[in-house]
Amino acid sequence: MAVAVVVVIFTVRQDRLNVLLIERAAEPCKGEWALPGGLLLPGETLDAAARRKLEDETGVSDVFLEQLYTFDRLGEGRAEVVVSYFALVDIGRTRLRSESEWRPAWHPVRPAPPTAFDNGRVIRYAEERLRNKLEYTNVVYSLLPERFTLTRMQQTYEAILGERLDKRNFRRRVVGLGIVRPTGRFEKQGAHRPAMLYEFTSREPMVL
Amino acid sequence: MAVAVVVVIFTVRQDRLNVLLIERAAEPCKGEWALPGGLLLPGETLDAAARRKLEDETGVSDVFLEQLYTFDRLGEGRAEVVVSYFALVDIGRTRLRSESEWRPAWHPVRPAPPTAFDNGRVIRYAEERLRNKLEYTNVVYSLLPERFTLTRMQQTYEAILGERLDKRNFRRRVVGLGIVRPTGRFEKQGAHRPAMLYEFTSREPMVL
DNA sequence: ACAAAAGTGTTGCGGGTACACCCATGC
DNA sequence: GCATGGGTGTACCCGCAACACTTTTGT
Repeated sequence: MAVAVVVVIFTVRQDRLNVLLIERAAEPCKGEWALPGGLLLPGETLDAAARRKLEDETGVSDVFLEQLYTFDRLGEGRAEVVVSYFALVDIGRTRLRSESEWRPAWHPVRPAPPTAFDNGRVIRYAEERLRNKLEYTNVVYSLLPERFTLTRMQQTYEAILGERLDKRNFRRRVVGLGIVRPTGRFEKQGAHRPAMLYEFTSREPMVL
Repeated sequence: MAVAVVVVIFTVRQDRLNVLLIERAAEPCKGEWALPGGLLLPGETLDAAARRKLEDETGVSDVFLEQLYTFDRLGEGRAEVVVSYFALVDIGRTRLRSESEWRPAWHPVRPAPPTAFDNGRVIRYAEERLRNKLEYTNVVYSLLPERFTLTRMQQTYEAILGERLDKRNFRRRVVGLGIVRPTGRFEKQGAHRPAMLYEFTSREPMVL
């Protein structure tokens, strides 16, 4: 009974939620897009295997990463049990190994890209969990740089939720409830008007 | 790499949240209390294995049962990966096989009973999930008989949440929002005053 | 008659949503 | 001077929490 992990790595790029897929270099399903994943190394824990996969593909490791669900009979894969994880990364910190043989690349989640095995199911599940977590945690910290404008933070929310939010209500929520605080510094480059930069009061996952 | 399932089976008994434990008949940890579980049968899915374990121990199968979390390195068990599930049963419908060699029995969750492997961790996690689910789903349907008094339903909530609730606010919530409806029948036996019997508008898991 | 549990309404507060205008800067 | 995006305050609504007394029945 073989156990594998797969990681759903999300980022927000150009106001769209994106997921990292690789092009399979080996059979089965050679040439098709799939989630990064694989079997555990000898003695490796599930969390460690997920972190390793994440770092292999993106170069980052200090981000939000959480176990999602355990599937069996996922497509025609070799593993009989697949433990899925999901991660959130700031695209500005990632360095994809695009020259590697499996060509990792970002794909917009909508419309859903064609994927091998039953990876679409895993992605949909992860997306739903992400939307829920947005509402009652600070996980979005993991999708943004250390300092950011509130507009950018709002765009991140809008990209994930798929709906527009009211600027003033959004500000009140996130600053009023102490999720982020102003740094006193301003964004200068190319902005029509300098915008206040904010930071999270905590860069650890927490429930609000 | 062996995969096992374990099932955290909860019920409410005498105003206390209880969990079903078995006494291990074989090494390792012979004689200690542990969650029911075991390896998958050949070709069996995870969900099917969990349902089978649940039915073996309690005799019921049409109840709330959901995957919880996947652990590795749980205690000194044989399996390297343990997929946990949790279930909610009405104690009135269960028939424990108490004469079997592993003597299944109900144990109050607080104070936490001593358990083999790291089963205490699994139970705590399941309890937390249950408390959360109570607030935004109708899962409690699975802990009650078909018809019940609102007082009994409220006691079930109080047993799980560990705090007392206001009678009038509770009624408004559950009847006002259409989670349960009055049947028109009354509880007659031994009651100080006949009480209206209610039923769930749906006996399927749903988010409110 | 008394103990035990069922049943029933109102008020206040807080969080969430809807909504429109002015200002500073870059071009 | 104009287009772009940043920043700000108020009013309403609804869900939630707090709160006390009367009624029926069994003993």
